[in-house]
Amino acid sequence: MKNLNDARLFLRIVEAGSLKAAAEGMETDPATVTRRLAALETRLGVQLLQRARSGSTTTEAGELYYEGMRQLLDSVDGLEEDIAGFAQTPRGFLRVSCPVDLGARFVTHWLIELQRRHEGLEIELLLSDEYVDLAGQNIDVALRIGQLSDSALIARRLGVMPLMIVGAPRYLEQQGHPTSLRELAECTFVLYSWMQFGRSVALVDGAGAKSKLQLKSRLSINNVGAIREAVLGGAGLHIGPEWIFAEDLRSGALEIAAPELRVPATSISAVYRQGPFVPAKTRAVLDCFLEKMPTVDGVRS
Amino acid sequence: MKNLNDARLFLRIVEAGSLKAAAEGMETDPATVTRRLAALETRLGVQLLQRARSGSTTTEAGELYYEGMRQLLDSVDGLEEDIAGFAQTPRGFLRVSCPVDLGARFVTHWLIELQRRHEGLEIELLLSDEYVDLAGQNIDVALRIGQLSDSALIARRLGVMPLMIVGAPRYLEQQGHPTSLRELAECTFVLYSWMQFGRSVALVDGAGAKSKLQLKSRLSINNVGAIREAVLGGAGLHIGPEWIFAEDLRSGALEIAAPELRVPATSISAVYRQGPFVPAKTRAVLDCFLEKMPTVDGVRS
DNA sequence: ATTAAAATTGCAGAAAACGCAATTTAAGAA
DNA sequence: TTCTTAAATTGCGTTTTCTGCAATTTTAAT
Repeated sequence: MKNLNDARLFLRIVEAGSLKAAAEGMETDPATVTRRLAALETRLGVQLLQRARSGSTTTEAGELYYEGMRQLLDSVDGLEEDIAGFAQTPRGFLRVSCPVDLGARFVTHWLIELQRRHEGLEIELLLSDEYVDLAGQNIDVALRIGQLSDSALIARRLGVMPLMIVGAPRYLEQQGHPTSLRELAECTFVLYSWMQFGRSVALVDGAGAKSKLQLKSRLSINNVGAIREAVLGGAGLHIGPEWIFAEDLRSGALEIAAPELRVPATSISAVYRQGPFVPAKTRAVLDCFLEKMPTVDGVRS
Repeated sequence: MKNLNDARLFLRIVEAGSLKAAAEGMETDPATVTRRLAALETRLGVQLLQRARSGSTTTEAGELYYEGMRQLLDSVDGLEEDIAGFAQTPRGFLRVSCPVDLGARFVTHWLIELQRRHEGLEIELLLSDEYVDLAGQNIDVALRIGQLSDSALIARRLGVMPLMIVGAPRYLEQQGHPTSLRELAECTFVLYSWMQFGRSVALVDGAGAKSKLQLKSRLSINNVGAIREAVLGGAGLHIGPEWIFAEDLRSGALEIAAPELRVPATSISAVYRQGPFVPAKTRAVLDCFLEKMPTVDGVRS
């Protein structure tokens, strides 16, 4: 059977100068050295080493074998170190998937920073609100919002995304500034089309009492900018993350509806495929996301 | 421990497309394939293969490892085939040692023919009448005349070299054309300085009776041309191989002394170092010598 | 001839690899 | 969803290989 370890042994013998020296150098028995060298010579059908009293010397074939193998095995070692480096240093291709608007607003900047930190890292960001199959599309890390479907993926919770109910002053006025659950249920909502919180939303009032709001809706859009336009235009209320409407709330273009009723924040997680080894690039992007993820009042969860 | 056979296995898995296919292709158990792949991945600390339902695919690290290893191991195989070829095809350097005059007269031509037959063979012919140490001077084959000193060398008898007693007509006349052992013992001999037949020579008469001739000598030379000059000049008799004096005998410049008394032919052998493997170049030169060696009356020994 | 260092070989114990069988996993179909 | 099926993994006993010690042989130098 082909055993390249014998070739390695041969190199050491040549460099050590004798079988015994090689045996000592690698802390083994001269017997082993003899036998494995003999095995190598038998396999090749050629004598490689001219045994002599003090210091064996290579035959012509042995010299060629030494020169060639020295170079090849050095290359092998180099390659393996390089490959093993994938466990140490983030590099190579990193494919990240992320919901469209979240990506456009935050993740792009995070990845630019990540890339700045790691020279050898190439990144591809795939923005999609569809369900993405990490294995199928060879994606390393995906950001997920809300409840995670139980899968074979490992999830790392990055933080929470506060949600709020907003509407245009015009619409709120028209609806009589709803404050109770019942009044809210009368309103029309513009929904983001990825229905991760379905058609009903759990609400919490100031006292901590929970209630369930059935959403009435006649319009759903899968783009945050368009939703904003719709809400600004008075098409209805919207439940969405704070960061989308922060500016409009400040300017008064939008208002918070029923401030006493709070929508529980949804969580943001990064998921990646499970496996015996986590590539350094994956670890790096997770750490970067965790670091960059905005916190709520300094608290992450 | 580093085992490059696992790398070979990995290549087969990639090429076969799945662990099971690889296992079948190399007639082993999928269990073995799994374990050795896992060992490789553990050693490198990196996942190489993305296991999937039908057909595993390489990870990024796996792809690089595959590409690199494929090339390196192909090179290794090429090198080993090349080295193993030393057992099959004569090539490389061949160092031959030979007595000076024998080499100048015959061996040179034989080696030219040998070189003509084998393209990749480089030859160095070392002419010397000194004792040569094959191992010490890295000589592959040496020609030896006469009795072989018992050594660690393997000898191949190539043939015999007929010897004869010759002298110049002038000298023979002066000595009264010696025919008997006693008369010969009165003569002076010019000796070749490599004394492989010592100072006494066994003679055989026409009836097969053996006798011993003690040589009287006042001149020894280690060059055949010079000896011939000396004998032609009447310095004495000489016991030497036929081929040196054939021309002179034909022309009458020299004559055979005591034709009834014959000197037994000496043998010519090729010797080479013993070892577990005989290189193809050594076999080739031995065969060539055996083929080219002149025979006596068509009989070799 | 003697000696001493290195290499080789015999033998028994140890370690590793293997193959079978059972279990787990994951993809596609009902 | 649940079932089915093929692949991959894991446990375990067996077999093979390999190692290390000790004895023997070899070879060059005294």
